[in-house]
Amino acid sequence: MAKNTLKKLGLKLTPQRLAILNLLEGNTKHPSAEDIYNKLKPQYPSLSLATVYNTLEVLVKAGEVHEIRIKAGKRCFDPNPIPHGHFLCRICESVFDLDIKPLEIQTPCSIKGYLLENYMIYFYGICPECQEGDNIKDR
Amino acid sequence: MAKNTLKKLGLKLTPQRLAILNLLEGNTKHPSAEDIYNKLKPQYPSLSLATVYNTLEVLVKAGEVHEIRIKAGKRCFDPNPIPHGHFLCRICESVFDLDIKPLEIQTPCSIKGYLLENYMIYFYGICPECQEGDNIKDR
DNA sequence: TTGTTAGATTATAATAATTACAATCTTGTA
DNA sequence: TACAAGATTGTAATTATTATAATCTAACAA
Ligand SMILES: [Mn+2]
Ligand SMILES: [Mn+2]
Ligand SMILES: [Zn+2]
Ligand SMILES: [Zn+2]
Repeated sequence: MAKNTLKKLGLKLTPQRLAILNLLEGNTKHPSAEDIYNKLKPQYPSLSLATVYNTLEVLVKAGEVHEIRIKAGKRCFDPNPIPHGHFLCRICESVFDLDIKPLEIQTPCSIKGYLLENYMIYFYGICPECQEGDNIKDR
Repeated sequence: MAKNTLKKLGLKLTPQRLAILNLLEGNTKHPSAEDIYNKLKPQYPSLSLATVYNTLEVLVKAGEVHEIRIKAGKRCFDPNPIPHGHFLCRICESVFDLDIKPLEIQTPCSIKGYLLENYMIYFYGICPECQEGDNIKDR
């Protein structure tokens, strides 16, 4: 629940933060900062894109939200704390969850002197919907 | 050899492209477009950053170079065609190769209807050098 | 060689995502 | 209710990247 998340992190309870957290809760769409802004703007006309970025930054730093870097130049955000893979469709550009068995690696751990704190697996290809009909394109 | 790569791809042999390819050959530093530009500018004063981007684009499209999206907002490039993992140190921000046994997945393949053409694994943490002394910082 | 031309390079402008800033506002607490 | 720390906002600045149009040159044939 959004309210508890903010309290746990020692953050002030503001309507903007609650709205952002509520929008993210259970959301598997992997929205960008601008997606979130556009979704909330109608209900919160005073909302600023800067606030969306600020809020996402504290949530990511706190580990409440993960930053997905699957597409160039644009981050997207994921509230799902359970480790899972991500898939970017090169046709529709959507990002999907892909429940691939995670690596046999547990984090944190140390491999060849590198301290691994986290990892991400990104897959690229074509999603089921975009494979229908004549959508399939050569690379 | 850079010359052969260009011929194979049906591209004109220009000093700029040869310089970029030579700089990349065997390079494990994962340079950004700007890194490449800055490295070559002294020897090729007329070189334009646009040319670096253009060249990288054709090389990536041809599969000769891989685009690494391990850090937000800035791509870096890798001429190594052998699948391998990448590690970003959160202290020095360097990207290292990490020879982790790849997934049991072979690409292309299809999982749950998703056509997987490619995948990347990114690790985050602290590199060996940055773990020395008092460099270790809490997250 | 030389001429031709498709394609490459360049400088620069434009765009897109993100961050910085400073003024104003609000939450949490006394 | 009054205050102060922190949050929000609008806007400017920054950064990475892409687009554009003029100029240049590698490749090829005469
Ligand atoms: Mn996800
Ligand atoms: Mn590499
Ligand atoms: Zn798709
Ligand atoms: Zn380091």
